[in-house]
Amino acid sequence: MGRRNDHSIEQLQELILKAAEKIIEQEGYQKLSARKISQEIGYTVGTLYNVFKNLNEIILKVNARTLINLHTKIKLNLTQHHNSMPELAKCYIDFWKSNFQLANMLFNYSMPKGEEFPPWAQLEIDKMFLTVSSALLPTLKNNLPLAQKATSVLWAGMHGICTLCLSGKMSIISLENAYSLADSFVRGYLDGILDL
Amino acid sequence: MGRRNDHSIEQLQELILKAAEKIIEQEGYQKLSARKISQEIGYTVGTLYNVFKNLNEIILKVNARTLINLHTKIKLNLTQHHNSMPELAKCYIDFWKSNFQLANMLFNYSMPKGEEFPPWAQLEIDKMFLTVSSALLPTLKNNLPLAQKATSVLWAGMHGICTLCLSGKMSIISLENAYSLADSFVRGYLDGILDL
DNA sequence: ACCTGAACACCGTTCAAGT
DNA sequence: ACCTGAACACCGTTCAAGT
Repeated sequence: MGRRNDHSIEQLQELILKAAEKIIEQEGYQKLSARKISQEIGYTVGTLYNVFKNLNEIILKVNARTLINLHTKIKLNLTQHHNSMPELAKCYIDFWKSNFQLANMLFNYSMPKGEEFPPWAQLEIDKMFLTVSSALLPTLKNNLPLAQKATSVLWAGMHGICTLCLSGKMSIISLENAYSLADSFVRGYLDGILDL
Repeated sequence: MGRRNDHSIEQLQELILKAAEKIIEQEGYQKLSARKISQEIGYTVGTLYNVFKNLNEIILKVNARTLINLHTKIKLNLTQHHNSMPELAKCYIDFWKSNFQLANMLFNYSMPKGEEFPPWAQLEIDKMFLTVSSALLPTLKNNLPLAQKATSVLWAGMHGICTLCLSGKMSIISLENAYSLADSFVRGYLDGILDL
């Protein structure tokens, strides 16, 4: 194959991540494979392993990009809607809806047994937590521990609503959609903890 | 191999499901394979396909068992603690903790693309929903639509808390554990929707 | 009738060999 | 230095052949 030296390492990284994202969005991350990526970019499988450690690292890099996209969207929404949590919840659901497969991988992919979750990824999550808890602080009487706990609950709750509703695992008995559940959840919970 | 006719179909089903559960609990459901099951029970891979349609069906059957175990535990807890939702939340977390890999599969396994989620499985979920929403009804002024929406929110929220906390995906900033978050969530939310 | 075991089309990962 | 392609140890699923 006449590909030799056609691309720099940086270009190859970008090609691989773009190809991975394409496959994930089309088929879901369970169907992502090294061979499919290599076929998509016109290199042999071996080449992937010159650029990345393994498939796990590729997935983590894609997750990092998705996370940054989400964070950017969240920050924009907070300034546009004056730190309104019900609005933020809508924004979060919209992100899930328009990036379902990538969001699904971001939150549901789990590390192979031996491997540790990398610190730089944890750091990115923590930054997002800080963004939300800072926005939440004023409405919670500047009670920082409370704001942090509330951020965890809101984060976990929205995660649950999105995964269950958008993958069709919610009960049929409740015909509510994600928006309706999220609104009840965010308003109810924040109202409730202010009273306790 | 001298196994021929050693077991009836029913016995084989049980052997296979037991073996699957053992492997899942030890290695996680991502590591479950038809070949591992067959090795565990002392039959060839082909035999699995005489008893079940495919690996997907085996996973669904295991999930059905886990779901029934959870439902039984929930019903017992509701009668023991007079329909207390904070107590139910604890019970739910305990179930996750003592059956982590099976619970993880029950809630996070997703069907292969073509396949539909089977109606009997949806029915089992609906039964559990009914159990919870019935227990919730009195404290919500017998408002049935509200109880159903609240059940969905509680269900999704507890799912989010358990998956994120128990798989270590929660932010380090918030050092809260699952019990603490769940308590804040359930008390706060139920308090909140009664006021709105 | 029940079970086997080889076959098919896939995996992730490695690494000697080529240019 | 970069890339290949064959190799290794795995997959899920099928099915002709054996008992």
